[in-house]
Amino acid sequence: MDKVYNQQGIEEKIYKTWEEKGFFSPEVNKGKEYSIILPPPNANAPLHFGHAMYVIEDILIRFKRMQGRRALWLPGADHAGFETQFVFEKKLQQDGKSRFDYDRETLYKMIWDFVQGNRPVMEGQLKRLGFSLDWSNRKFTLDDDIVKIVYKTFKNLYDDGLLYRAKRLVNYCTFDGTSFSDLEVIYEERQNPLYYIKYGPLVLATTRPETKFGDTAVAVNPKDKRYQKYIGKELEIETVLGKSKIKVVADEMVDMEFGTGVVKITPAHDFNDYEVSLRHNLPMVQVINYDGTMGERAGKFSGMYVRQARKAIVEEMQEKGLIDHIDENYKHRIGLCYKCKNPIEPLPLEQWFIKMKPLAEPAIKAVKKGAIKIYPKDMEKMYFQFLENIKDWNISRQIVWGIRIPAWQCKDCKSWVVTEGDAPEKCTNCSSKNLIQDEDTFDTWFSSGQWPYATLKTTNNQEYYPTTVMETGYDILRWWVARMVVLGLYVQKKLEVENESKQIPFQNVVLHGLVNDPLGKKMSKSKGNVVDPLELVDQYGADAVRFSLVYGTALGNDQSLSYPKLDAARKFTNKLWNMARFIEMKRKESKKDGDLSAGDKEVSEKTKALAKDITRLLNLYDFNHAAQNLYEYIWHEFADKYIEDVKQRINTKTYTNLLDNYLIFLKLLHPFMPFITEEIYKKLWGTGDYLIVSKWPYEESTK
RNA sequence: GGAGCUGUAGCUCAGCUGGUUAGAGCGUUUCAUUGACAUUGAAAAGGUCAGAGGUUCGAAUCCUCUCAGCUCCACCA
Repeated sequence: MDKVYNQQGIEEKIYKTWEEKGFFSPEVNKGKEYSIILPPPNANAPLHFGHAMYVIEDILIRFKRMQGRRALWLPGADHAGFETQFVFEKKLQQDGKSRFDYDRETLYKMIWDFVQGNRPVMEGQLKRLGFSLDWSNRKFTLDDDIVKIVYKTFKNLYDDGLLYRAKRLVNYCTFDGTSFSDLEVIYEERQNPLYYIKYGPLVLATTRPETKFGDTAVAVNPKDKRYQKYIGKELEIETVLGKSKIKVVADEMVDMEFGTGVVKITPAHDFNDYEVSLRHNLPMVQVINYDGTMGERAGKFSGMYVRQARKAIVEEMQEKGLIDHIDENYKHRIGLCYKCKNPIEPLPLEQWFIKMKPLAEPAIKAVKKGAIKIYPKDMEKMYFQFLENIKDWNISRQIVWGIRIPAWQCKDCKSWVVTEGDAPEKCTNCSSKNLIQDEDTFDTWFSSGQWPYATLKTTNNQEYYPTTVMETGYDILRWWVARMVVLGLYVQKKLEVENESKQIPFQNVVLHGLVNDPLGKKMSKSKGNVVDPLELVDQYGADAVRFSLVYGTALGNDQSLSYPKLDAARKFTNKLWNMARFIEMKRKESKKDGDLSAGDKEVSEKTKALAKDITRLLNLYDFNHAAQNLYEYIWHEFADKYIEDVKQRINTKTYTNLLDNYLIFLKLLHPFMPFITEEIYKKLWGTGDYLIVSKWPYEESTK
């Protein structure tokens, strides 16, 4: 054996061998099914550090594979709708182009090619990390057969009355030109002037004077003594566009303490106002266009962007004495686009919505009853909080990169025809052939929310459903995990699956924490503190990177990238290597006769106990302790004590004992550090067998 | 406004259902070393377990409050 273990080149060679031998196929075993579906990374970019945490899944798969289970780990990629289009548009921008320079088909094709170029990069990274994924079963969210299933679900929801199209206020980004779900809006505190403007005899406070052209009422609190006499009356008011009339309504929503206790109601541009308008039957008047400019109703201000218009209107109002005063120190939180950070404009738009309440209930129950278990258990709260307060889900996106919604509107009678993907020949209502397909695509989570059954079905692996473990970062518990449960339960029930244990998409949810930069700050491209996982793999070896990620971090807790920990892990590989070298060196002496002593028997007992312990911990998803106990035992028990002890008394029996024990923990360590353990196994035993498919050294009592 | 998380050695963190001298890695100090391994070995220093109170025979671990940092949810013009 070489004096030092140099992982460069070796790791990739070993991976290739494993792959060629077909060891990643679940069929290497005959045992009971065990399955994990890899959360499909976005196909638009190389992996980021969080993806390296999927090492947890590889540990589980390798562990179960060694236990003889038919362990399927299915890889895939997500088209990541808006995310990808956003990245691509950034690229276009750099070339001085925009998405509007291309027609739908061309743009789609361009993004498709872009994604296809990225995909092998991403997959190569997963391989470098040693992930034993079954590449023969890889899927993409835009594969035809997956899309077909997504269509079918959409159609089913529609037929079941769980899907509706409505013109409602949606979160709209006028910069990206699409609407979003509630999850995609972030809030930030901003200091903006609060204008106290005169409405006839009343004064009201607003941060958005430019929306006044869309006011259809003024509201006060029904209990407010100051304004009783105005309730129900119509006021004549002076505006920058001349005289106007406005109704006064009473609504509980109004806070008497805020401002003057009077609120203007702009149903088309404010979520609360929209709610008020429903209660009072107020009309909705849109004054802001989808491109962020003021509409015709704004008179001479039309065509201006919202911010310009606000400034111009305020100036004019001041000239006309329509502003009482301005509070310049007002702080409030405003909704921003999570991607471009520009203000979200609430706008009325016709969209497809899923009624979530009836769908969320079974999903809540599944976890409450324990059919689905969440690790760590505390995270259940986040899951319940989301589903218990859920609102209807807007699944339409005004982008081209995604699955186009299979809905056609009749131009004659305006009714909608929903299909499983094929264009309908005629309108089901009036038989007109004048049909036009919805331009929108699905929210990417609508398709990824169907990932478990869609992938297993299309790869003909249904016997693996429900999957054993869904492992992912806790940050997408709501976005993805909850929606997979919701849609999974719905679809299985639709297929009339009776057995409740077969309706759930997965049995266990395992959630890992985020990996932050060495200073504990979130890694992000804009901060420029992202670390490429492959850089570290090159530097420390995949084994060390893997080990450092699970060692010293409790499941679900965030961690900071730690170079000392990486160093420690690499030193550990070195230790293992040298232990192997020692054993190889002592082979000559192993021909001597002799007996075992108490120390030999003791170490065997301890190794056995370790095997049992590691098995137990892995079944509990306690990777941290499994890693720690292995490290402790191998280094500070076995190497420091036993090897020192046995050094002087090598004989046939003690040598065998040494070798046997070493092999046991080499196997136990294999899921964590697959490469070096495989390499040592080859060097020391050289049987032509492979550790990856060797038998796990502890037999669990069968339940 | 609601909910949650974190606060343990200089640094990064473990500490499972409360139980003998509170642990690891890195760092620091001392010693060893041509012998599997200096990517080493032996040893040492270093903690009022954020603070206060309570439950208990016994609490870092359970309860209450305070302080500090962070996150999520709802979004009041």
